[in-house]
Amino acid sequence: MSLKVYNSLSRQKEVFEPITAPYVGMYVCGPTVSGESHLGHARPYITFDVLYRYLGHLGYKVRYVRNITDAGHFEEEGREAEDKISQKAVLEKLEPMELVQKYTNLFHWAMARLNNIPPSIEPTATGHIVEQIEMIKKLIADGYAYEVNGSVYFDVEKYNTDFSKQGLPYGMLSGRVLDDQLDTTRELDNQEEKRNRSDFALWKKAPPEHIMRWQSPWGEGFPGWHIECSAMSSKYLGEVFDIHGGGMDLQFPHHECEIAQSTVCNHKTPVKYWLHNNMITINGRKMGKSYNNVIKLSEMFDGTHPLLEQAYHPMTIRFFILQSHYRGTLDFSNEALQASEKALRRLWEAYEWLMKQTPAAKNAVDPVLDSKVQKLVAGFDEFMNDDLNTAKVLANMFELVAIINSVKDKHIPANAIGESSFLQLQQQFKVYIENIFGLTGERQADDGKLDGVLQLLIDIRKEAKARKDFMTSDKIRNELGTLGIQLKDEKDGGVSYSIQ
RNA sequence: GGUCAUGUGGCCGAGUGGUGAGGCACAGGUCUGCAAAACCUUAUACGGCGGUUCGACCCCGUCCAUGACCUCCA
Repeated sequence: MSLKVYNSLSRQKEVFEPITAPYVGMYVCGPTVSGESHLGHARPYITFDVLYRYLGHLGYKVRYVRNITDAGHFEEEGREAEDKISQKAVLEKLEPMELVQKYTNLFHWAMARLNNIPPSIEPTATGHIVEQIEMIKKLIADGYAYEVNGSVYFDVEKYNTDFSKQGLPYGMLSGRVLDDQLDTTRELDNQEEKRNRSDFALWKKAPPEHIMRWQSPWGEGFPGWHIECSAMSSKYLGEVFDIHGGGMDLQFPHHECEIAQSTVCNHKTPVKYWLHNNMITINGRKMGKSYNNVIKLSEMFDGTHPLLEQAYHPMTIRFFILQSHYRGTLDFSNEALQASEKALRRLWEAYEWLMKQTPAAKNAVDPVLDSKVQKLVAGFDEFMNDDLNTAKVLANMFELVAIINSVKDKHIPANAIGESSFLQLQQQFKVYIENIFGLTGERQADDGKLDGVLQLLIDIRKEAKARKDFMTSDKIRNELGTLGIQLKDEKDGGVSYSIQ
């Protein structure tokens, strides 16, 4: 049984075979740190974090590279010759790098709360100006780029003509035909600098007011939109690497341009498997700056957004995303998030209980149930291998949760399940929930004082109940409930609690 | 306009040519001093219309609807 992933390039699921096993190179388009990350951004980083974890689980040695785009790009080509970052910097009276630092820090904070493992290398665009210039020089030398007035453009027409012969036409990833594109590109200012409308900027001359600028063979300027990813991915992962991930909205033109640049420089297509996650929608519409419908991650975490009925724990968001397949759209709503919150709690509580148990019998008393458990557990790997179907893995987990809770409540005798199945269940739950899905307990670890206080209240309530003083016992239960602490009377007479 | 997706029950969301994944909500039940939690059970479904097939939610055609990309965008 081997891992299969959907390759956007071939438009089908393919068996994943690293170029140089056991090493795997994975590049994921990172954030542009000119603003705060929103819910939509969480999806690729969680999706590819799970892939990263899973590849590690399978024994691969993965180098995970995710860039930080801190050299600004145009708001809109030609319309306003100002860098996103510099423009906002003026508004906020900040140094560009101060702004970049601020949003980079915020990004890292959000990633940590979502329990995403930091990438192996997190290169910045500003830290790789030299590499980008070198790459542009090579593109010019090879005849696929040209300079006009201090700016450099990529000659898409020539590229397409030459490389189509090798079966590498421009548009191969997104399924576009260049000839169809020409008519549909909008009329823009500054177009006269380009030979063709589909050409894209590699280097842009910096107008006087532009704060971020670097020396180059073509004068002072800053890198174009797509070159950083090509320069940095080839630097750290080689000319051809295994996986390139990112959001579907980057497929065209960003990833298409990356392919073109790298193909010219290295004479081969740079990526073996292109993986794209779909969008998070809100009322059926993509969450994005242009639609003015974004909910920032910090707002999600503390509930401060008009659309939010409450705060959502980062783990709820992670779980919410894992409940769908990464290639489908996922629609946000309070109802959906609240469902995820409850589901995650149920899963986690069953998991915590499970991990405290030991096998009750060497051989299963109920072979039918025992084999059902085995089958459900075996499904974890099977579904993950099928293009990371985390939704199906979770479905199996919930079927197991029902069994686990039944054992807990003694509806099912503990010895129904044999030792090997039981240990397998425990191990795989742990591996999947914690190591692969990266879920953590919602309850923040404290120094035990809160637990001590609660145990005291639980004892007092127990005593009250024993003497049928339900006024007192209910008061404790209800007041704690108001505080968001729920007491649960267990079948065995014990009492547990969960904190909302 | 071009290209490509999607349309599943109250909500979110998997999936397969042959008695309805899963989660949340809802209803009934068990348990409980009463609740909650947990467990059990039931219910509601595959955009419309054709076609292929013994049989289609799953294949084909068509229509409708929605969305994404074509411009910075996860």
